[in-house]
Formats: sequence, structure tokens, C-alpha cells
Amino acid sequence: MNYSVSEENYIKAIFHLQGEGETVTTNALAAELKTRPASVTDMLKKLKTKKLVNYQPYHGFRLSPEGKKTALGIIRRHRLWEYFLSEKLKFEWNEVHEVAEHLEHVSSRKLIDKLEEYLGYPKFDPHGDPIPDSSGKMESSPQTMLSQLEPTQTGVVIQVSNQSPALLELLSARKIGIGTKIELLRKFVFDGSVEIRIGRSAPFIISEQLASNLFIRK
Amino acid sequence: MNYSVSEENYIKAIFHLQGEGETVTTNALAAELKTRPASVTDMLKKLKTKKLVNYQPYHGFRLSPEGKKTALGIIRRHRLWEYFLSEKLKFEWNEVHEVAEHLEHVSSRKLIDKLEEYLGYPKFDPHGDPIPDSSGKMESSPQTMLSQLEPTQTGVVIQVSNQSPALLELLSARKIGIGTKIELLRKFVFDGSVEIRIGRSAPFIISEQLASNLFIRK
DNA sequence: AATTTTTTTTAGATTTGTCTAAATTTTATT
DNA sequence: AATAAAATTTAGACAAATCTAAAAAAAATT
Repeated sequence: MNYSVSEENYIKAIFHLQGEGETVTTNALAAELKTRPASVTDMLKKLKTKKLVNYQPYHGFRLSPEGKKTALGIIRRHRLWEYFLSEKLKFEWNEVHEVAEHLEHVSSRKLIDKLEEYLGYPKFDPHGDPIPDSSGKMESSPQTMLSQLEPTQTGVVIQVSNQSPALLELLSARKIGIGTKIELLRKFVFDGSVEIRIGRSAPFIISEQLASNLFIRK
Repeated sequence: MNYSVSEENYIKAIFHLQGEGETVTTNALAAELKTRPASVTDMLKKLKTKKLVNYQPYHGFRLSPEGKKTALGIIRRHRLWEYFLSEKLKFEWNEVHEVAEHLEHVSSRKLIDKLEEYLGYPKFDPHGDPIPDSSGKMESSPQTMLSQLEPTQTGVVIQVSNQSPALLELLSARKIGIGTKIELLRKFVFDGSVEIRIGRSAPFIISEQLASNLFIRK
């Protein structure tokens, strides 16, 4: 029930890569963890004997139910620490991840449950990602502004904040509506504009104002 | 400047064992770390090349100035976390050590400085041990109740809490006053009484009430 | 001072997690 | 379907931290 830092990092990375139904490949995981494919194969053999992954040599892998539960536990710890760092210690939004990467491996159950209580049972971390409860359940990703996506992330428009005719006019010209699936490609620091793509169409750039008024779900 | 968990545990243990002027032996350190003498020798060769200890084979070792600074940094992290666990997360006094043993190895400077600020720059941890500041300085061990000493620890009486004639009468009968050096030999769980010795005299037992009203410095 | 006992170090092995280079399997292309 | 390319695994090596057993040095005892 207690795993090494390295094992935990593998479990977490597989969880992030496997999404809903995809099987994860050796190369993809090696890239994610900045390690070599051979190392991934080695570790996967170990995780398989521990029944944390379903792994068929040459055919990718996914977490077992037990592995998934473990991953959610690690993610819970990570996100609770992120919340603590941001909310209590006043870390900047972009600094919390790095430190939480280390704190997440301190695996005292009591520590995490008491931390959660102390923080007031937060439901989302500072990035807007949901925090699993002690049984592994979490709310579905909440809406975020399109402008808060990171490059290459994808989201579905679920709400438009400002119902002014001017906005609706622009949206219809851009062919964007509720349910439109948008991939964010680049962010331009200069004016906050972002380059996006809808489906397989040609990418185009929209203004900061527009991007901040489009609410999406990852 | 960044050391492994294992190296940090060795540095910390050497710091605790070396006290003021003693040199630490291989066997003593092995016992402290619950490892084997051969392992200690191996690690000490490494710590020597990193200039953290002064080590002459077969003749014991002490931390170098750099090693001492490192030790104080680790102890700082440990005691700040203990304070956090006790004060904020409401851990019991006796549960904090175990968890702090793990948290202390997360070595982000910024994390610890911000944690210290958040906690209000505490000077002592829940055990009464002083917390080093960011430059490694700390106050000398504060007064504690005699009843909080551990068996075989020694302390000097520096204050008597309750100036009632009844207490002073007992103290004079027991020949205890400010400056008296007391060694605690045993604690009796049943009624909290403790067996003590003053100098080379015969040991004797005093009540809980008395032991709790004698303030000592270790 | 010689001998025994204790302490410490060395030598060689083990485990975990990583790597490179080579071999193998799968996938893509002609 | 055969071949080339890409992905994956195996084989063997290495560093960190540990261990056991044996050797060497220091300390204690006769």
C-alpha cells in the first residue's frame, strides 16, 4: 500500500495520460517523465507484479482499479498542498506545482485528512482542477476561461459570460457556440490574444477580451 | 547544496550525537540510525568528500562548519513542520515527530521561509526545542517542567512556579533550590511521580505536583 | 607487554532505479 | 506481401544505499 517516489510518479503520469479510454504507450510515458523507454518498460514490469497496471508487452497499458485508486490518492495530496501553498502561504499561482510535486509524496493518511479539514474541504485547487475526497471521488472539472487553458489543451464551450449582442455577433462570425470544441494552440504574451483551432479548420487568433468571456470545460 | 534523504538523516543524527564537543563513533551512529556500522563507514566516506564531516578512519567524526549549517537547516524544517502540525492541524504532541520526519526532507527554501512567516516566527517547537532561524541561529533551550524530561536527561532548576510557603517548605526539606542539578531516572506512569537524583546522592521519588512546578533548563 | 575483546573498515553482494546498445516486435510504406 | 521504419523490450552496466562476513586497527584485560 506504500509506494516509492518513483513508483508514485509513474502512477500519476499514467493516470494523466490515459484519460478516459486511451491506452498509454511506452514512448509517451517516457517523454512525460523525461526518462528512457527502457526505464519505463522496467518499471512497468514492477507495477504489473504489484497489480497496479494492466500491461501486455508491446501493447500499452492502463491503470488497474487499484492503480487508479492509488493515483487519485496522490493527486489528492498534490492538489491539497497546492491549495495550502496558494491560499495559506500566499504562493503565486505558478509556483505551487513545483513544491507540491515534493510534498505529495509524504503519504501519511492522517496528515492529509487533517490538512483537508484545516483547509475547509476545498473542492478545486488553484488551477481549477478538482480535488478528490478521501474516497477518491471528485467533482467534474469546473468551467474555466478559455484564456486559462495551456497550449495544446482542449475544451468545450459551456457558457458565454456576457450576453451582449456585440459578443454574440462576434461569436457567430467566428462560428463559436455552446458545445464548440476548441483547442488552444498558443498564447501571445504581448496582448493576451490566443491562437485557437476548431476541429480540423485552419487556426486563428482571438482577442483577450473574447477569450476571457468564453467558459469551457476541459 | 542539495542532499539525499539518506544523507540528511545521517547529518541530523550526527548533529544530535555530537553535542558540544564529543566526537561521534561509528557504532553509536549505527545504533541511532538503526543501520549497520559498515553502512555508516560507507556513508561517512561520502560525507567526507562532500566536506560535511571531519572524519579520520578509526577515530570518529564531527560535522564540519558546513555540515553543521546543513544540520541546522534540516532541524529548522523539522521543527517548523512540528509546530505547524501541532498548532494548525491539531495533531497530538506525540504524533508530530513521525510526520515531520518526512516533511523535513522537502527542501524548498521559499516553502520554509513562507511557512515560518505564516506561523508567526515561532521560537520553539511543541516539544520545547528551539527553532533555528533562516541563518541557523536559535535561542538556547527554554525552561521545561522537570516532569517533561526523559529518563536519564539532566537539567538545572532555574525557576519554581508556585511561590507558596507550602512548596518552599517541601523544597527545603528535599534540599532543592535554584541551580540544583537534577537527573531524572524513571517516570512512574501510575501517578506521574518521578525518580530523581541530585549529584551523587541516593535517588528518591517526588510527586507529579512537585515535578510540574520545578522549571529546569536542559 | 602480550593477548583478548571490541570497534571499525574493507571486500564483495544485493536492491532500486536508471542508462545505452542491441534485439525483437509491431506498424507503416512501398 | 515484402520491406523499411518506428516502437518496445531485453541484456548488460552503473550509481546509491544497504547488507554480511572477514580483515584490520584500537582499546581493554590479563
